[in-house]
Amino acid sequence: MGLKHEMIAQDLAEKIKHQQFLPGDFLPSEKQLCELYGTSRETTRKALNHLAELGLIQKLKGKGSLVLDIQKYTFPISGITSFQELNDSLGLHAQTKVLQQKTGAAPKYFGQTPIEAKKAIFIERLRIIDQQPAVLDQDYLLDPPITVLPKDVAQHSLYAYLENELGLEIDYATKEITVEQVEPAIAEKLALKANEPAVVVRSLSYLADTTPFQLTTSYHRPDKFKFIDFARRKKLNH
Amino acid sequence: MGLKHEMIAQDLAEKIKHQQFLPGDFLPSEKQLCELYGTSRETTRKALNHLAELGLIQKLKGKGSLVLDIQKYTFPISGITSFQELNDSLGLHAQTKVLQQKTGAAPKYFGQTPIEAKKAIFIERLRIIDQQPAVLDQDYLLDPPITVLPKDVAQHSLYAYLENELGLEIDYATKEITVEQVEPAIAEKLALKANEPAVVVRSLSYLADTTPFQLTTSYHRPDKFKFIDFARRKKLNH
DNA sequence: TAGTGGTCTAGACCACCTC
DNA sequence: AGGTGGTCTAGACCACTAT
Repeated sequence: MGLKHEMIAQDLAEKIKHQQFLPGDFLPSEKQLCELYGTSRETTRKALNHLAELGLIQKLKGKGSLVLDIQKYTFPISGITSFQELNDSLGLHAQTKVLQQKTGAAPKYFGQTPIEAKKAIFIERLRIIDQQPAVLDQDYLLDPPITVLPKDVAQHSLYAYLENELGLEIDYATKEITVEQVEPAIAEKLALKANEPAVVVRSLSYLADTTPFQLTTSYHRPDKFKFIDFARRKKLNH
Repeated sequence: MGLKHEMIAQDLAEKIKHQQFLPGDFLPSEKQLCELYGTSRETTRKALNHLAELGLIQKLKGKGSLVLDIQKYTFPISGITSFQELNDSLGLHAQTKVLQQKTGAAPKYFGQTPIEAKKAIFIERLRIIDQQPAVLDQDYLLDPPITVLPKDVAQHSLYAYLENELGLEIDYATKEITVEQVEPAIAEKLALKANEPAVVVRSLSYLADTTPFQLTTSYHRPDKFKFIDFARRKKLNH
């Protein structure tokens, strides 16, 4: 299943990451890229628009596609990204300690959203960076659609297992970030000082068919927390 | 300048917001929408894809475009949105108190990014919600491209002025969220308790021609801070 | 089988930038 | 004037979902 516009986007992204196109350079023109890849203009443009959304390039009318300089900080952080992916791409050499994995009842609500699945697999994982606890992740993997989870998956990449082994199409998530006092058990696991709050990220993730499949609460040590985002202005006013 | 795909997107977004299409409904098929708006398929699809990016609909192969239920929480918050826009669309009836407005030197760096503009207009604004200080915004509006700022603009909507009066095209931003101890002067303005940290959002915003124009540091009271995001999974792996 | 969305094409016209 | 990206069209073929 090789979509042309995705292959072009990946190829150009590779070349940008590997410095074959430097920040400040212009990519070849759309016409040239069409000839290079043997594709029509709309297909080539779809690839370029994808790169623009990610913040890798900026398209300038009448001039060309300019390579931006922000990927090093921004690249994989916004959007839906797993801890493992982040760890890999930022070279954090972090460590994951699985504290619990068990099956049980699913939460009935996530904020105001009612959850239909009755069962769930609960995982609790502590992320350790530089010998210091940094993040405590509590995940409910909803059943359906996830019925079993091999023991070692939680230790490594959950998303790789869901996408590659189970063939699930992870598509979108709603996320909420707040700062809160947390219960003593959690504070202890994160080695928080007395009354020190944690950054709490709650997210509900969906498959392409709109089934919710994962409900996550991440507790971050405030001194280790950093959220980086690249955002384009989305106007939809009237 | 009425782009067809934008007009279709706005029209459909209106109808979703005004409950003419309910969550769980399918929009008319692409073919029907083409006939309805008198446009080609690709143009209609561009509008639908825009709505999908915003999280208003989810496209399902072989079925149709499903109206999602998340806009009420998520709608205008992620991306680049001004406080005034948020205030309006969430009905926060917040209050803005302009503490300072003066011209001076621009900061030389924003994180690792060097700033070329030498001059800047500095604005300090306190956002008050329910009689309580909630956010302290410090903005540097870079000169160039912004040379003057009428007195009352800071009190109302800066973005409306930049986009509508100056005709600037606000396009993208990099944003960084951390939790930090802040200097006493700032802690006092936010009425923070002793040693209570603030949520600090630093952002650098750019025009469509890649000129940086605004450098903002927002200090949030942690108990008032909430960041809501709708994110689609962006894969660009190899 | 009929309807749906997903991808792709080969053209057209326009607005913008540069020379 | 010539090159660039932005928009739009009218088709085509495919894969998926229903019945």
